[in-house]
Amino acid sequence: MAANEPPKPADFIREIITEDIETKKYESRVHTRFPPEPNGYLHIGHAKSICLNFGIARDFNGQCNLRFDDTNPTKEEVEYVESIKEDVRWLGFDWDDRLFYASDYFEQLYQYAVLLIRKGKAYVCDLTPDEIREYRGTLTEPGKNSPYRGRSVEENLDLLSRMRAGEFENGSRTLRAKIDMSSGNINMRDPVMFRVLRAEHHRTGDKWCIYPMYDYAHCVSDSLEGITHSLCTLEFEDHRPLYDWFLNELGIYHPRQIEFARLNLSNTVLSKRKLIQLVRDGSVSGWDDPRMPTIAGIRRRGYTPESVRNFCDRIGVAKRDSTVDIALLEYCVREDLNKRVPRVMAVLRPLKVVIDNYPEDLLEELDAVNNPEDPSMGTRKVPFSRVLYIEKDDFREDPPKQFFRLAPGREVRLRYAYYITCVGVIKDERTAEVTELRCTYDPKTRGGDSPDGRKVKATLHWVSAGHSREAEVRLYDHLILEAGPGEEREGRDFKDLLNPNSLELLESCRIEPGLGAALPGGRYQFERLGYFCVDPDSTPEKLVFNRTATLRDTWAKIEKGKKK
RNA sequence: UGGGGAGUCGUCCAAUGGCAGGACGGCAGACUCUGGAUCUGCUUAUAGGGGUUCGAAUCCUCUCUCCCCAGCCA
Repeated sequence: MAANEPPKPADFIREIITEDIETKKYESRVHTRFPPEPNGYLHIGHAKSICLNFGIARDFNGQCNLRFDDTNPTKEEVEYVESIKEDVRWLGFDWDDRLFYASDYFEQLYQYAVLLIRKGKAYVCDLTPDEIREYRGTLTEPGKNSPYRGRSVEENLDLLSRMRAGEFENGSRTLRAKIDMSSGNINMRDPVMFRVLRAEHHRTGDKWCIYPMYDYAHCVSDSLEGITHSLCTLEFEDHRPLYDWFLNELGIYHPRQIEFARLNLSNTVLSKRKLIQLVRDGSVSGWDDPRMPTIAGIRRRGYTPESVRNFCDRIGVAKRDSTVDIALLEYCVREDLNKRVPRVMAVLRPLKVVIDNYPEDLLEELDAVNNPEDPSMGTRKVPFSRVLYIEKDDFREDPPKQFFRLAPGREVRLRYAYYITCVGVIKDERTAEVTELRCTYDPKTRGGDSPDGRKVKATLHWVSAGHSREAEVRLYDHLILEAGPGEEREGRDFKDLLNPNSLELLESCRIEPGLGAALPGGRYQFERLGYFCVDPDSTPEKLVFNRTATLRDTWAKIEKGKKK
């Protein structure tokens, strides 16, 4: 598409923006912002918002700011600020020099508050938090006016400056907008603008004793930055009248707030409260545990930024509550990795195989294709010898009907190597566990093709016992067992739904020798198993891999279906 | 029961008065030196009732269901 061609609207927000451009609203500018509160790590739900905001700026030749909504120092930390910046960058977006903080605007917010007091539109209220709640009324009953609502402009001004100066205790006084205590919209019942809060702010230190509330700070921040379209999630729909009220009363530049549905993902929790709980109680190893739906977790899990962006494009943007099947996310990462990562052979649960008729001291280097999807990735040599490992799952002494793999008397192909036939099974005398297989190979099938054209029904991956290296592999599964978003039914905590088998540790896996040089972050397909990446815990002495995603597994599906 | 929203395949998103379509999932098949990938086919939806119209997912109307709001959180 040509750069100047207007993009076709792909969702209702882009439709609105397209129309605003046509009608020359905001001088046809497009300026969005991504406004996280630095009180936790970003997750896949934020990725949706990031892709939306930065994506719209890109599509319409506009700009997108990164703005930290840091108005509550009791919950916010620099650690979160840094992680958020890293995650947005990793996703592939750039805010150039437009990094802002709501705390940049504290002084301006204060001055605007003074203006509202002068207009008789704000007042200092001495009600306690409990009293404010009582006066607010309920969903069905109107509230009543605060007894302090009628204070003079002078008294309000004096009190506000003394709030700022730190003369009053936390929670003792607030500055409130004077709107309508009987409004059906509870947000309009004289909402708090500033609260007394003596807390160390990660950027402004102890300079302020009062901090602005979201509703007041957000619209003014948007206005100050010249935002045109302020995109937020559905729960802020009720707040839009207040957003508009502040800006109208202040008489300043007025962006438009548009709400869209937040992302819900099956088998996942996406609430900051729950995620922080998992981190704090040790249910996961940290914010970047590969099972976490955080950007940091997804990254460590081996997802690519491209696959996450693609996912965000595919799920669309709309106003109805929805829960996306996590299978779509998994599809996106497989699709991407399939095309780009090298294949390699690794045996997760090794079963020893001795090729009886293969010479003791022979070592062959066989050619293996690095990526059948991309010939330009070339080939490599893998060593073959008399003693090998194959996957335990690839052998059944008593094979069920649809099991095509190795069994006594059966011939299969070892990928890129030879046809082998199982001629003996050695078991542990006490446990009856199969510990070793004796096989013969057909020398004429070198490379994996038989000159006589006979077929085998299975191709197995393998490694040479003497040449392979040991590795630790971490297998991950969904953190949450249930698909639905409303995990909390009567009397149940979401933690009851945690999958007890979300992590399986395999410490004695065998990988082909070429993988010895794998560096953290490196991604591979272990043939027939899935996509794996090297974990940061990995060292040259001890390689550690994370399973990013399994391959689609028809056999597993058949087996699972049978059990039912 | 106040205010604000939303109802389309199992799931997500389209269709903006004119043949309800795509993706994921599922099922079947083709192909395959990965039971992978790829390809093909199938599957299934307009919450309900009235109305307007030649024609309604779309407009009107009544009903039903679901979500959000009573923080000095965002």
